[in-house]
This record gives sequence, C-alpha cells and structure tokens, in this order.
Amino acid sequence: MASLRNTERQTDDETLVETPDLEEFIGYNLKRAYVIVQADFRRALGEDGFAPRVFSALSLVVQYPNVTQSGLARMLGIERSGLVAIVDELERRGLLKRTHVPGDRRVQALVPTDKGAKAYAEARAAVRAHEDALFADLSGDEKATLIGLLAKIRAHEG
Amino acid sequence: MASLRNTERQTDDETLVETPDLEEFIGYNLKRAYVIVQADFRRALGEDGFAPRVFSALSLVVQYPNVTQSGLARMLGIERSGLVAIVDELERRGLLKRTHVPGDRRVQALVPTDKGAKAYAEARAAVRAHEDALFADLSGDEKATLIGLLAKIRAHEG
DNA sequence: TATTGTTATACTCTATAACTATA
DNA sequence: TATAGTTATAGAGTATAACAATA
Repeated sequence: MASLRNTERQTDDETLVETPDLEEFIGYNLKRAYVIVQADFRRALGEDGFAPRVFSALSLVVQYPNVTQSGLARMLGIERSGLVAIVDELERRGLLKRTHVPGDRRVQALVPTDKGAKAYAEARAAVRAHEDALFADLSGDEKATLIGLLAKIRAHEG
Repeated sequence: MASLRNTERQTDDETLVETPDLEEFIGYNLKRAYVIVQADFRRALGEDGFAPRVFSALSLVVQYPNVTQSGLARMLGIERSGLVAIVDELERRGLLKRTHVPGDRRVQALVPTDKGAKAYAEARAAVRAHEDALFADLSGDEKATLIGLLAKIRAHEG
C-alpha cells in the first residue's frame, strides 16, 4: 500500500475507510461542479436559448461593439476557426452584423443589432436568475470568495 | 440601456466603464478555470498518460475493487454506454480485468490488476504534483475553501 | 418486465492545417 | 511574409436508443 494521506486511515478491523482520492482533487471537483452549472444553464435558457459559449460571445459583442473576430476569439480563449459557427448563429438570428471597417478590409468588426442588445439583456437576466436559484445555498460572501478563487486559477490563462 | 449593476458605472465623459458581465458569472469562471486545470493535467500526465476521465475511473476501480460498470458510471455521473470505451482502454492497457461474479451473470465486476494499482499510485502522485504546482499561489486554507464551495454546488448532483 | 453490458449513432465543443484576400 | 476570416477535417466527450443475455 502506498503512503497514507490524511483522508485514509486504517481502522482496527483492517478495513481501509476512505474519502475517495478524487474528492481531494480540485480539478475533479471543478469538472463535476461545472457539469451541474452548465446543465442548469441550458435548462434555464430553454430549447431555443443560447448555449453558454454563444451567450458569452454575444455578451462581449454587446459590451465591446466593433470587436473583431480575432479579438473576440482571444477574449473567449478559443481559436478563430471555432468562433465562425458562433458568429454565424448570432448573425443568422439577427443579433449582430459583420461589418467591414475602413482601413483594413480583412477584418470583420462585429456590431450588435438593437434586437441583439435586447436579446442579450433578457438572456443576461435569465442567466442571473438561474445562478441566483442554483446558488441560493451560497451566501453573497461565499459567491464572491468562489469567484475570487477561480480568478486566481484563471490568472494562469494565456 | 438596461439597468445598471454594481459593475457598471457612468463616467463623466459618458463612457461606460465596465467589468464585463461575464466575469460576474460563476458558470463562466468555472468553465474558464476548468479549461486551464484540465489542460495542465494533460500536459503533466503526458502523451501516453491518462485522460482525466480515465484517471478518475481507474481511481475508483482501485479504491472500490469489484465495482460494477453500472456502479462506476453512476459514481462518475456518466452513462453506462460512455463507460465502455474507458474500461476497454484500461483493460487493453492491462490495468484492470472484467470478471464475472457468481450469482448474477449479467454483471462485470471490475478488478484492478497489480499493474493497475501501481500505475494508479504513480498517476495519483503525478496529479498531486500537477495540482500542487498549478495551485501554488493558493494557500492550504484557500484550497480547502474552494473544494468546500465546489462541494456545495455538487450537492445538486443527481 | 427490468437490468447489465454493449453497439450504433449523433451532436457539441474544440483544435490543427490549409486556403483566400488582404496587408 | 504576416494577419483576418474561413473551410475542411478530426478527435474528444457525451447522450439516446436499441439490442442480447440474464434476472
């Protein structure tokens, strides 16, 4: 038997009583928690609602109008190629427009439509309601602490 | 403009200075943090190392020998069908065996091999080293707090 | 009828590489 | 040469539905 850790202890009948190793790992807990949150996000936004990544993209386009696709991909931490389908969906739904900028005809600046800004405001309210309900058993302090600790992990981004 | 929240404020030159909405959402921060952790996990375990879900499955098989596939799937929170490829890989690598149990010939109890137990002990050490390094800027208290808060979210499992 | 393990299948998310049009 | 957007493609990871064997 390998080294004993604080979560394992020998009982007098030689049975090993354990908290499973996995529960010690931050990565495992992060994954399991995220599965719950994203499932509830999808349920809350409904069949025709935004997927998390589409909501995130729309959020940034509304808050940073004229962002380029490359810039948006960088902000989201995904590849440019992966962003195309997301922007396609938002454009197809009439929530943003690809526009050419004078001076560099390569770039496509993304501009939210009025419909897009309105849809985002509604979706944001729905997401806030979903998080308020799902995390009702966490205090405001706990939620702030959690976000702060996740931000410390996110400091390793890039 | 929709309602102002505490992260948005009007400045005297009419510019909206913001912490982007996304940063307020626990779900978004969870996702971004998990992406970092799982990427570092894979980097740390290397080309021929275990993927996170394979490591998790092996961990449970070692700690709960004779667990059935259905039981393991339930513990991992995935479907039985999704477990087949994971168990196939672990069996192919000689780390566990599917064994029939007397009394119910439907079930396949999963038993770690000696090689599997040893491989798990080594992988567990590698994962601990990866987390220790990646989370070196978090105190022990912070790590415990984080796991506790994630556990509160995980209380919504099932 | 219900359950275990399995297969077939599809869908989402993501990445890599290569292409085009510009710069 | 380098960059922005795009396309083609592939690989994880996961789910649903149906099947055979067994209970």
